Amino acid sequence: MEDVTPRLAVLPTWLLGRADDRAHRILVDALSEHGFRGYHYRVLATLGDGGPASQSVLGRGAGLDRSDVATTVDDLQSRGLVARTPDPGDRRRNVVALTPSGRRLLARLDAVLAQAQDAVLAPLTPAERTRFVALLARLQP
Amino acid sequence: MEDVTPRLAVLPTWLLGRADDRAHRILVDALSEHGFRGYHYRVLATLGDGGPASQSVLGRGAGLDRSDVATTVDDLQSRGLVARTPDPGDRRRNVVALTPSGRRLLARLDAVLAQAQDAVLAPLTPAERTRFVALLARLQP
DNA sequence: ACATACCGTTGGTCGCACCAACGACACAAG
DNA sequence: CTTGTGTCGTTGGTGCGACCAACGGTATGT
Repeated sequence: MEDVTPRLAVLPTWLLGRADDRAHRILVDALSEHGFRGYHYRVLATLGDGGPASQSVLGRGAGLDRSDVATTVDDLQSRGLVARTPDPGDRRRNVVALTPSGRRLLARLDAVLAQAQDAVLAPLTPAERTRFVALLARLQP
Repeated sequence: MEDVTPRLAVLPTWLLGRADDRAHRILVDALSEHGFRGYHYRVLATLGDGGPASQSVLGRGAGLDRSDVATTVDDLQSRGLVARTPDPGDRRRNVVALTPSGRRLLARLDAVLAQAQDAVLAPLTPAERTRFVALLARLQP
């Protein structure tokens, strides 16, 4: 299966990167079938979890740089999925909130994401998946 | 540790991506301290494993697109680490080979990489590392 | 009142994966 | 020997994600 040279094939970082490539491709493909990218889902998911939020809070919740939040919210707003209004209590801030259609979309994308998770972990048994995810959690930054 | 919203924090693909981000950063930082990038090491490692090779073979061994092989070999050649000569037996091809200083550099980078692997897996016990790598191997494309 | 810190925006960089098209060349079928 | 067919290396591009710098506008603490 692997044409890759032994020096690379043996490196944990190589295996990790390849596994992530595969996962990423599955995820991106799944989202792009619906016309969205990872950043879109991350912002919508953050809003779905925490309700309306400033872009700064959104960035922390979605793991995005504020600059990327700005362009992503631009995009979502132009599709009518979120509303961006000035915060009356702090005029530096915008309040970003899901619109009804944004909320419906999020529910659909949640299903898409769940299916993608399953596809990624398909080679493992349920018990292995649990162990794998537990080990993965230990390797977080 | 994680400010990330629950909908994301629970996704295996998210954990995998974050773990890979961390690993990637450790690796890139380690290599860049010596003035190199991942592509450089991959090509040198392929040459170290298989000896002189055409760029096409090099691409397969290093997991690179031929276009990326071309620019990477350009770079390595300009630093005197590889030699690129026309293949007398097939004039479409180049033969790329390590120079003596390329071989010495590869030995140094091997050590750098080994240390980076250790840093990445530091949070796990030796037994856990073995299990983790085994599971990772099952998730390859 | 003024310094400090934060907010959102714009306009970049970098690493990596990948794709398209081209001329040069090899090779096998006719 | 000519004529496909296909490979090789090169150039020039795309997309995505992570990230950085600098700016004007706004709050806030001293």
